[in-house]
Amino acid sequence: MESVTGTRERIVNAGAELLRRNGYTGTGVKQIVEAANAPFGSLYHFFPGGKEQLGEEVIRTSGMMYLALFEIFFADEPDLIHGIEACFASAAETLKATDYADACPIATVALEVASTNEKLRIATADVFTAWIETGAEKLGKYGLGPESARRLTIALVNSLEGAFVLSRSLRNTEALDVAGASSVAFARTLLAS
Amino acid sequence: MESVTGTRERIVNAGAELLRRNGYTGTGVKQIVEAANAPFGSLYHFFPGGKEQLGEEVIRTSGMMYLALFEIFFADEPDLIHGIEACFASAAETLKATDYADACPIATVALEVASTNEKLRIATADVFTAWIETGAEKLGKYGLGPESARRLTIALVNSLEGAFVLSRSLRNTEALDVAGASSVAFARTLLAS
DNA sequence: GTCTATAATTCGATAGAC
DNA sequence: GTCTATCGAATTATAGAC
Repeated sequence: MESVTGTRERIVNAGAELLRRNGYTGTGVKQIVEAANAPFGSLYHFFPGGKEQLGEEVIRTSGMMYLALFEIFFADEPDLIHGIEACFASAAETLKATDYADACPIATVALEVASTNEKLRIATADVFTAWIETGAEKLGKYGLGPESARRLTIALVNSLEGAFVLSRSLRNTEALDVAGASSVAFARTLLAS
Repeated sequence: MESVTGTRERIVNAGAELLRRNGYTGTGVKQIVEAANAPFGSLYHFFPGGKEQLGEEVIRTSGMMYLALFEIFFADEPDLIHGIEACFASAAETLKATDYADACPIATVALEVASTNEKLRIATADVFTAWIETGAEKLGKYGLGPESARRLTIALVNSLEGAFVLSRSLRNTEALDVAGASSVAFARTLLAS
């Protein structure tokens, strides 16, 4: 009932924002504690494993927060197509509102560590696995078989992640608009099969 | 007619491979010249602009090489659907053959620099623009209108880039398989409209 | 063009007083 | 738990001999 934001929490939050925008190797630990308004020593007090331990926690927590966002969109949505369209429209809005900075919280790090840091690679894999499994469970409510629901979920993540790459680079939301349309087309195909 | 690989070319090639796998901030210039078997001084002889200039050249050249790969798949392919399926199947094969290292040559860098380095961000944007415009021109031959051809091309890149993120992280090709299927579904939808 | 030495800075991480 | 000082190794980049 006190301390709205502890030092440890501020470090994780600042780390999440910096890793999302600048990547893992592109972000320094000193940069993180400064942004968190935390003393440097606190970083190694709360994270004895150093940058890697902080990185892993950032990946897992922000990955789960992003999943919660997805679940909200489909919580009370009776129509699958509307839910998909709302997801991509919301992603486009957020991206534009943050000057094309806030896309996927872990994609940049995921690509950076895929071939270089096995512990962090596994953290990103666990997040993506949770997205796919939880998403498939939710989308299974719309009259799709288990395998179709899983494949549709993967297709949604594919299109979203890829559109984030194009949209951030090109600084426009055309790719996200197309991603919504192509995802809807795949959903209709699966619903009709 | 001589010198199969000059020093400058070896530096660019080594830089391309390292940037693709480890990213821009994750790759050191010493690491590049060492991999290229080049003297350190040669780097700043051929690239007075240092790491950034080399990075820009790597982005542009490997981006164009990847585009050439795409063009080969559709050069003598009479069927659009077959061409799409071949693209994703080939990407999956390459990825698996390289232990999930060789995916998109510029995606990691594109995400890293999108919010941090405007010159390199523009280089990635130029590459993606070339992909979209050239792709749209090629796919326009299959009975699609200009706008549909452009949107299908963007959808293909979306799905491919996103599936690369998932496949490299999860170390399997399921996402690439789904990406092929969802892209085919979108192509059929556009062909039928 | 090649090569070496080194400058100048930043990196992640640690020690130890408080 | 906070804070500072600092270490050693890395980073990019430059100078200058050959």
